[in-house]
This record gives sequence, C-alpha cells and structure tokens, in this order.
Amino acid sequence: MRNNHTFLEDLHILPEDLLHDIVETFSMLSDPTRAQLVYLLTRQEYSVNELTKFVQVSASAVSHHLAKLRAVKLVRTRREGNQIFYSIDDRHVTTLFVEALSHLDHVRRRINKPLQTTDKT
Amino acid sequence: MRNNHTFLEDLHILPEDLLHDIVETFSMLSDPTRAQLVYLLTRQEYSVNELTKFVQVSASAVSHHLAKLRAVKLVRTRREGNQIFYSIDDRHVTTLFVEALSHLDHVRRRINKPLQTTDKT
DNA sequence: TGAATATCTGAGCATCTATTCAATTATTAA
DNA sequence: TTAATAATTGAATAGATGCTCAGATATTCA
Repeated sequence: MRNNHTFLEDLHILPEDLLHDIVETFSMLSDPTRAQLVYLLTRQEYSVNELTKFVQVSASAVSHHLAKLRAVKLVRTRREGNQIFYSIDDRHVTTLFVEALSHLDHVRRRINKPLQTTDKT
Repeated sequence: MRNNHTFLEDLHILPEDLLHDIVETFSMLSDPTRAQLVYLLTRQEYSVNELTKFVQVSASAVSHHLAKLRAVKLVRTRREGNQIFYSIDDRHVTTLFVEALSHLDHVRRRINKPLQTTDKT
C-alpha cells in the first residue's frame, strides 16, 4: 500500500527544519526581480551585466540578489575573464519554477480566455 | 516538434502579469506560518480554531493569514454553525506545494543522510 | 435577551527586505 | 602603471510585512 510518495503521510504538521527549507526556497522566488532572474537562468547562463539589462534595477541590486540566490545554492558562478556567469545550480528549483509557470499559465488561460462558451455547470 | 510545454519557448523574459501571479503565489508560501497552514489544508479542511492549535501565533494572526490566502483564491471557506472551515481552493497549489515538499525532502535526505559510503565521483 | 464561543478587522509596532549610493576589488587592455 | 569595465560589498533608507491588542461581528444556547 505504501509507495514512493508516502514520506509525509503520517505527519500532522511539517517539521521545523523542512518548513524552513520550504520557506527559504519560496522566499527566493517571491520577489519580482529575483523571480525574473531565476526564470532567465532556467533558460541559459548570463553574466551580471547581461542580466541587468533585463530588469529594472541597478547592477548593484542584481548583484545583491544573485549573492542571495547563491548563498542558498540555487545558482552557481563561473568566471570568464572580466565577467562572472551565473547559472542554475539546483535542478529541482528549475523543475519547480517551470511547473509553477505552467500551472499558473494554464489557470490564467482558463480564467481569462474561456474557450467553452457553453457552461456545463 | 512542438508539444504542450512550449508555451514559454520564445519568451526572453516573463511578461509582467504572469510574473505578478508567480510572485503572488510564491509569496503566499514564503511565510512559515502560512506555509504550515497551507500544508495542513492540503491534507484536510480545518476550522480557524483547529488551525490555531498547530501554529505558534494568535488566532487573530491565523485569521489574517487565512484572509490573505482567500483573497488570492488559494483557499475557500465553508461556514458550519459557529465555525468556519477552510480548505484548499486551487488544486494546482496543492500540487505545487506537495511537489516542492517532495523535491526538498529528497534533496535534504541526499545531503544529510548520504546512504552510499562509496563515492562514485 | 444575555453569555459564550468563534472569527474577523483595523491600528500600531517591530522587524525584514529591496533598493540605491558610494566605495572597493578584480580583470583586461593600453 | 593607469584607465576602463565588471562585479561585489556595506551602509542607509523607504516600504512591506507579520504580529499582537482591542474591539466588532456572528452564531449558538440557555
């Protein structure tokens, strides 16, 4: 009867340390600038300078965000001469983020563009 | 060549409204109290009073959190006499949350309890 | 009606956080 | 070495956020 997804079956509440990790991960994605940066990095690596062009804040702010993301091991860095390239370090975050995007996109499409004109309710 | 997951294939950056929804959802899960509440509700419905017993804050704080979750349509309410029962309204959030939990749990197990004593690297 | 229980609401407050600015470090190229 | 470019760092600040408290609202029951 037990399968691979039963690891939380008999937990009434989330243990504190797991809760901490969950919140930490979601916190990283709960800021617009950081979420955009993470999204960009899920597609390819970028230098700080390149990333700065995509968002509406200073290079310093971008650097602060990237430092935060790196501190929790979500991204990693690679130096190439003058510049430092950032890329996603934790594959499960990419998966999580893309899944969230996909889900939300579907929800949005369903709400904003209802294709069925005949309501089956 | 195109499949169901290609909806973001040619987007360099996330459009502002989708980014907004993403951040809103992740923000809801980026507070320890709220994350715990959402977790509890992914398993069954609870009254405000019952939920309060699980977390370390006042009933007022719980109510504030639930109002916030309801405002963004993540939970819904059902009155039964004196009490109001909360449950998850948006199924994709349950999926997202449980997947995040599963992922993080696996990562945690891999890091904290490495079963393989022989490193294959 | 009045007491008891459950929940919500708004105000006030303390903490957290994202940002910019100014200065520093690192690398490259002249 | 000096100038230019890239990136980081720390301080300061404005705004957001979570909490409690006090009071209001709603429902049940005597």
